Amino acid sequence: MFTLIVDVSMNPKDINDLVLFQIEKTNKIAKLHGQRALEKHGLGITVDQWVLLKIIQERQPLSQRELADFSKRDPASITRTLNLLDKKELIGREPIPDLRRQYEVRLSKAGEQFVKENMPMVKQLREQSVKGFTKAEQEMLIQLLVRIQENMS
Amino acid sequence: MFTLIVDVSMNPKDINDLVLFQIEKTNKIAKLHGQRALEKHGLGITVDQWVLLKIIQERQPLSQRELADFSKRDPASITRTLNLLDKKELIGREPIPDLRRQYEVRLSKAGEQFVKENMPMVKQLREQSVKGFTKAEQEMLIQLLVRIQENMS
DNA sequence: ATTTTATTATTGATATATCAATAATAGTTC
DNA sequence: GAACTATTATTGATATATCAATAATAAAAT
Repeated sequence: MFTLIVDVSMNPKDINDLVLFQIEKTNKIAKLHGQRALEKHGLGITVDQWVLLKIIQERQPLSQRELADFSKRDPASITRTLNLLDKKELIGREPIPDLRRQYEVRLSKAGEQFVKENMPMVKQLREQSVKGFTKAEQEMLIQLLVRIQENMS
Repeated sequence: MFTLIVDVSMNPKDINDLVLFQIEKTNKIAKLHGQRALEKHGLGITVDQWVLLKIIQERQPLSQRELADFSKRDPASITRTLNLLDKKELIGREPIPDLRRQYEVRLSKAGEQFVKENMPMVKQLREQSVKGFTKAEQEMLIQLLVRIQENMS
């Protein structure tokens, strides 16, 4: 009788076994898939732009700083994306009377309409992403992700 | 006695409750944290560049096409990142005798040395990301992610 | 064997990402 | 209240991302 001892705690030989690699891979696949859907339905915006619109819809009015913190994006990047959404007249930036350093960002009428109109299709996309998941599995996944976020903060 | 009926299957009011949003957020936090660490240790490359080096190390020699497929990145993006790694003399592209359409990508001597030298620090980063996770939790997380990938493919 | 189709790598255009620097403004401190 | 410090939004520089178009080459079809 022989016993073969294998140390399974060693470095994975395959980068595929790494949590962070799979997170990035999943993110890429999902984003690409989402982008395809937006194009197919002729929304004329990117996934990142949609996410920003949705955050604004849920939390307006808010400053660009808040938008950056909430979405974990760089303020510089927010500025540029808002410029694009502004050009498409989906959002507006209004000056705040006693706080001239920042703006109140809001959806325009057209922006509200746009989000409402396209929400069902986006909802369907989301549902497809977790097809076959139980409610418990979805919650578990989010919890595990949040724990990683905490570990890296 | 009253019974309050709440439909919890409705649209989440908060984008934070969405799996895809948390995946993206986790990815951003992890990438930023990793980038900070690379800078702190003076590696002089980005996280994406490191990931590419690591894939090459594990699977060399391989073509740019394979690199793109494996990392889920666009071939155009691979070309540009390899150009940077080439300039730093960490990788090389050798012509293949009977297949003049593609190259064999490999680490250079310096590239091998570079990866070996910095692996411990990167390994520590990875471990930090899943600190407090059981082995089962890590595997569960990866499985859930892979299922999302399949749903979106 | 020649034509047609497909694949690989590259480049240009544009969106996004980060960092660093700047301008305007707000808050703090003395 | 004047000087110093911190915050917000912006811009420039560079890395990365995608798509579309191209050139070179390989594979398939006739």
